[in-house]
Amino acid sequence: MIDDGRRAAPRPLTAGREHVVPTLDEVARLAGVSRSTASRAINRGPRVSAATRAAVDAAVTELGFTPNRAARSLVTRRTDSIALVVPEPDERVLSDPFFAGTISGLTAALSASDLQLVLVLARPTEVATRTLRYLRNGHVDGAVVVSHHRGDALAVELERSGLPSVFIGRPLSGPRAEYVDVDNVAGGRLATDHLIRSGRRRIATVTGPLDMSAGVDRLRGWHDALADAGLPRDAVASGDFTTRGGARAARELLDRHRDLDAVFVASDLMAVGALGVLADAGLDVPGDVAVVGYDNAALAASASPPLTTVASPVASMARAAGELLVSRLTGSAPCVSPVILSPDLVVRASA
Amino acid sequence: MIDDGRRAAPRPLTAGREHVVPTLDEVARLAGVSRSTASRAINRGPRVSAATRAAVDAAVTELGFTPNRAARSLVTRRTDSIALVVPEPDERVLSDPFFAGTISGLTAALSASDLQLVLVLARPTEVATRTLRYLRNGHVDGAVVVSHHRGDALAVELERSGLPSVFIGRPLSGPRAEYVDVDNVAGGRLATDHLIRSGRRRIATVTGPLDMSAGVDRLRGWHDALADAGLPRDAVASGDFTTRGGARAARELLDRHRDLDAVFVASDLMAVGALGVLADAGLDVPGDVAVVGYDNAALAASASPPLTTVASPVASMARAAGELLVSRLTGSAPCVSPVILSPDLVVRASA
DNA sequence: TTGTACGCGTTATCAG
DNA sequence: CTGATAACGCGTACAA
Repeated sequence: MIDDGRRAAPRPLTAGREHVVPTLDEVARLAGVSRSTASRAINRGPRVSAATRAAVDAAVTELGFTPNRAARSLVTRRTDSIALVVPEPDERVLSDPFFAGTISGLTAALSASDLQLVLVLARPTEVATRTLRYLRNGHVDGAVVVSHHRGDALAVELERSGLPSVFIGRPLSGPRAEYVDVDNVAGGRLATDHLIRSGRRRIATVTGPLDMSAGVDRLRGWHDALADAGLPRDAVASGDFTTRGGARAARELLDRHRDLDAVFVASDLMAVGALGVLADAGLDVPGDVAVVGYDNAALAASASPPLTTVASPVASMARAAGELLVSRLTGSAPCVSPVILSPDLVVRASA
Repeated sequence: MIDDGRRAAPRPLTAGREHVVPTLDEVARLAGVSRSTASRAINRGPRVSAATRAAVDAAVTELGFTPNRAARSLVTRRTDSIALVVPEPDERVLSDPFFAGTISGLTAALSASDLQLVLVLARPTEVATRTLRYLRNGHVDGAVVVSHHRGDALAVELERSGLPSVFIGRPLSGPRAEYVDVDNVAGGRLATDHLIRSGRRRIATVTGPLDMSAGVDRLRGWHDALADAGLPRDAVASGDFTTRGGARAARELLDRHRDLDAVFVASDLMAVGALGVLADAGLDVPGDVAVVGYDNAALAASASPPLTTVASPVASMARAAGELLVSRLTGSAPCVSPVILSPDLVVRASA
């Protein structure tokens, strides 16, 4: 999918295409002006009379003219498109509710400017080569990166390349990267404090992947809350944001800590896995063990029991990322990075 | 003034960008050949000696050269990118499990050829104007359209424009459009037959939107199965693929048909809504009323009770759509449309 | 305010 | 098999 500079022999792609796209020359001729004047009128250039502009506008709509992006890009050295980079093509990421919100928010931010969104799903093995080359070589004007892991070269390399880019979720590598994030430490605290306030004393956690900031930050929130309350913080099992991983971690916790009365699980998908394990073990939720998830995914509400969870303003985050990038691209507003938003607790039956 | 052949960019968008992207001329010079020869070598043209090709290859890798897409596009009149068109930007569609599978499958189909995927989310009001214009004016080489409704101008207009396009899900308008689909009639039948076989006799249905083929086809499958069994087919309520809509439809059914002992709900999201209503009405699932959903979404497994549902091979469908489009674009294999795949029943506790 | 002329990086045509 | 050279459609100094 990413251009590596090798292609098959040329092929007659436009065969059968009847509709001839109008060119700027035709617009100019119809409007009775020169091509450069038409260009200026269309691009809202400064020195053009109202009458001329009107004539050009009329010609544009009559012909249904749209500037040829390739030609424009060739001279402006811009592509008018940005990449949404997802360093893992697994269905897992795509079906994550997080992803939907991201696209939705990003689209919203982009709809004002007319930037196109190019989806770049990269297999981890290719990130270092194809993906980075693609991003560096002027195919896009900027990039938004989600789901970044510590090992990924992306943050560091993008920073070096100078390509305007914004991360969704603080990257653990690439110290000067711009990013927007939700305060995951606060989120972990929110969940854990809720458990403490409802009288739980033996509170475990299932973490996310610890090579992602979302993983370490939520863990830290849990840790800090327990430390402040003077409660034990040794019941930790690590997961990977999948249902199966959550189940495995929950089993591990049950084996090692018979007495636990609550679990903070760092994602709803994992929490659902944990609920299954608890049910199998004959434990009642929330009677015996309270459970709090994270993400406020659709399945949180329909889980049994319905899952108390932490909601992140995902779409707002993506929108902020998009706006940040656009502002960097147009050099307009001096948006500052990082942008940090706040999570919310959604209380349901499970805790 | 002396022209050194390389001028500063008009707008300083690339400011701070240290890495200058290499051009074909530089590759040619380094390889000691002319630009045309280098081009041929890179594009695997027919008349080029092995030695030359090797030299060019070496130069390419040394410089990290990638063809400038804009320049190439300008002359080939191709963009090497295709659009995934989603005529409703609602988070609803994006968070639908359907969408994740679509992207994933499409990416898989495209990864062989090096086509870029451009995401085009269109507000319904803009489809007729912005979106169509964008698609028609050569910004992309082809389009894959999902979630098409009867009223949308897309199918008809794309057909007229001659832009190679493939629909995922049979469009109700645009009779000659190419598409891939899952056999939704068979799916509706599968679900309903299962209910009949397990002894249910008063089987209602909650339909999807009836301006989409998925809606009407699943309804028809339900209808046909009941007709074959000589059972009544008057308990129909229409939904819109949302949880809330499913709940509303379920209430309507309960009001009108006190005696129903089963419901085929045309999507899992709606089925979850229906489950809530049934529980509120004090009805046991599957004791009093059996429920079958559709989609095999993640929340189907975690619903209570776990939802029996119909699984569509969504990713395979998207992959087929991608391959169909690619074959059209390259003029290679004579893939035939429509491609119709088969659904599967996933039996769980709810029926 | 408008028009002229040139260059952006690549592929395609046509001689050698 | 290779190398000049002419497009491709557009934006913009510069001259008028």
